Amino acid sequence: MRSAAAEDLIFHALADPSRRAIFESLVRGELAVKDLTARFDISQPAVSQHLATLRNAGLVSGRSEGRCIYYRVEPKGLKPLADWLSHYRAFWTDRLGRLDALLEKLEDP
Amino acid sequence: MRSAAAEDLIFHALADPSRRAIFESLVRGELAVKDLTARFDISQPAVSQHLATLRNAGLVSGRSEGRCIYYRVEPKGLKPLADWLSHYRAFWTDRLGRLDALLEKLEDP
DNA sequence: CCAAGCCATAAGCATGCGCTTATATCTCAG
DNA sequence: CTGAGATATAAGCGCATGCTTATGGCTTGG
Repeated sequence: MRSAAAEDLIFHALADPSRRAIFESLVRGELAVKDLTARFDISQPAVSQHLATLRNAGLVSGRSEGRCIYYRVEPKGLKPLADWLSHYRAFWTDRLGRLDALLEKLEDP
Repeated sequence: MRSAAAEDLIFHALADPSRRAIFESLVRGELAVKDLTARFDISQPAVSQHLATLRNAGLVSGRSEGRCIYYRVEPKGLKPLADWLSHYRAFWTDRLGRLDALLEKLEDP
């Protein structure tokens, strides 16, 4: 009926350890597919498929330059996850203020 | 050598929409397995299996009372997820700051 | 004591997922 | 133009996953 929510795609994308590792690698800066293929012991198509899943979830984006495609983390990609998590702020106590401040900054452009 | 076992279990547990719905139902208060079985159109064993996954991830806990077992959200269960998310706080603020600067530059030449 | 309610586990089944190899596309070097 | 590098897509293969029905262990009401 209703199309899959952003939370579905994001949780599913981050549920896989390889995909989370790729995402965390991209946090430090842009990387081409060949770079990711070199540092993870999986084949290049596997990397491309993981990147497609992450991109479909809005977590990363690709920039084509010559023969290479450089991927980077999408800054607002984790916002739905932060929103979902903030809904349960009554259940934890620490780091809450900083997270709330961040959420407000994200919501108020 | 950072152990990512907790994140694995939590992301995997919350990746399934049924499990997330069960978790969100328990946020409002304790519910027995029979209550969850009544409100979701899946069988009772399916509910129990989802609860086992959530419990194994540290997200919920069960309290036995008579013939029923009441489940509730574990307050500190989402902390690893919040920690993982807050790890990118610097990245977010930095990127968004640069994005804001770029937007201002575009709007006000 | 006993029948019934509540729950967890087991077994089976269909589907999804992550990985592989093979191949097509696109770009640049020569 | 030709060949090589970089990437995406396709097809296939195990394996995990989510669901079902069936069953057994507890607990309580009568």
